[in-house]
Amino acid sequence: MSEETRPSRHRTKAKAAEARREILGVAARMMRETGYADMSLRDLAAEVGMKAGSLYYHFPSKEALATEVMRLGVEVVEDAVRGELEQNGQLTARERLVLAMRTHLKTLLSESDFSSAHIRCYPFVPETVREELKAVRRAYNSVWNDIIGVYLGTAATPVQIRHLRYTLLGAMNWSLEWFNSDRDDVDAYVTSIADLLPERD
Amino acid sequence: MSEETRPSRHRTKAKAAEARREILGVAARMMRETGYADMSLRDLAAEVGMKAGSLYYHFPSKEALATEVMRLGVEVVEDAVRGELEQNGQLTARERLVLAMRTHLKTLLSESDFSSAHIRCYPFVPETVREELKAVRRAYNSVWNDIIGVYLGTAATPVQIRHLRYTLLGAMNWSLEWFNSDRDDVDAYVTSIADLLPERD
DNA sequence: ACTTCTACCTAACGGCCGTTAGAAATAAAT
DNA sequence: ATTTATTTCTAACGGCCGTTAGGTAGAAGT
Repeated sequence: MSEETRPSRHRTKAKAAEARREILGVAARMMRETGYADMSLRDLAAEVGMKAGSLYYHFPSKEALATEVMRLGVEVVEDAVRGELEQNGQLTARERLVLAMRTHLKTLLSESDFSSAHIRCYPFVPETVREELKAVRRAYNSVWNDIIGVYLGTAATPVQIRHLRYTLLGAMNWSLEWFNSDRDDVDAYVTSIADLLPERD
Repeated sequence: MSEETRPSRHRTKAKAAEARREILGVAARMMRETGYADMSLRDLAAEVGMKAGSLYYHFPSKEALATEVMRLGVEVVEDAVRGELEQNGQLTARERLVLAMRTHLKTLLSESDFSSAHIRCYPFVPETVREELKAVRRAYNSVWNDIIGVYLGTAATPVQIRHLRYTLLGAMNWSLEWFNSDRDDVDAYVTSIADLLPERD
């Protein structure tokens, strides 16, 4: 093997990429817990073993850091949902909808501070950040519009689809306010929401 | 009429009560829009024509002010819902549930910055504030437990009731994230949620 | 050995924060 | 008119904030 793992000079940013990931992870947790405004770069840096100024080697600003955290928050959920849907193309429209719900909720509640940070912080984050997230948010919304549209059938109006999407995403995302993994069970909650969705032909 | 409207000395706090109400109103709007941490007492005071220090004549701290805003947020919704339910005792259990939803949503979306401030800010407000709000929140939850319990019937388990409460409150409160009064209609959205609730006997 | 690049640190800048003590103004009571 | 109570202002306190400029240790490349 005469080739290195990467063709560029030095050993190329192995350390930086790891530090960047750690910063993002801690930032996601802090944003989720305390919110964007109350997340101090000094506290954040301390938790990853740095000084505040050093964060600027990895991110140009607090806003950019938060934007990346929240962008990853959409990405991880969307990847999970899309992946599950692709692996289960044979399901009925209703089953696909329930599968998407279970995947969305599982990712949100057990896996990722990023998505919960996104959901919780979005209303209070600077408008420039919200602006940069519009595209990814719209993309994820369209995933739901698609499966809900198929579930409701060809006679479904856009406003019907929108309303059901808001209802389901609201019922799921609101779980951030009450879900306690010691007491609650994701599958049980998904089932109880799914019971509200009638079988269709 | 030898008696004044109030028996105490002077004319007793007429001005202070009005100023207090105005402070609370502006604070509610600011909390709803920018969040608790980003609400500056200097900005708040400026909007009511005061200096920051003067607020401390009416409230002992920023936390106490926010607590009162959020407490009123529960009160206004609970009063509205309880009032509508008492005025309509003859309805079926399902109709009562839908009526409660419509009242909750109408109050939340068109009337009150206080309730939306509560819902939006609760996750990020200091723990002492959350502690002081626990009682009123539990009281309002019990309103929903009651009407949902009756709707689901005597065979309903507590966890069933809880899950349906979370689903409905989530579907409603999440509307803060998307509702646009120019485009959306409260009654239409309530109806589309209600369509998910089967008739029961 | 010498240079170059990486990843972090030090130290500070200006700015805004919640809060407080005490003075000043306004209004009411006597 | 004088006193008393109410409401607001002034001015500052200590503290934390995001950000930046310039320095530095050490590894990588030559």
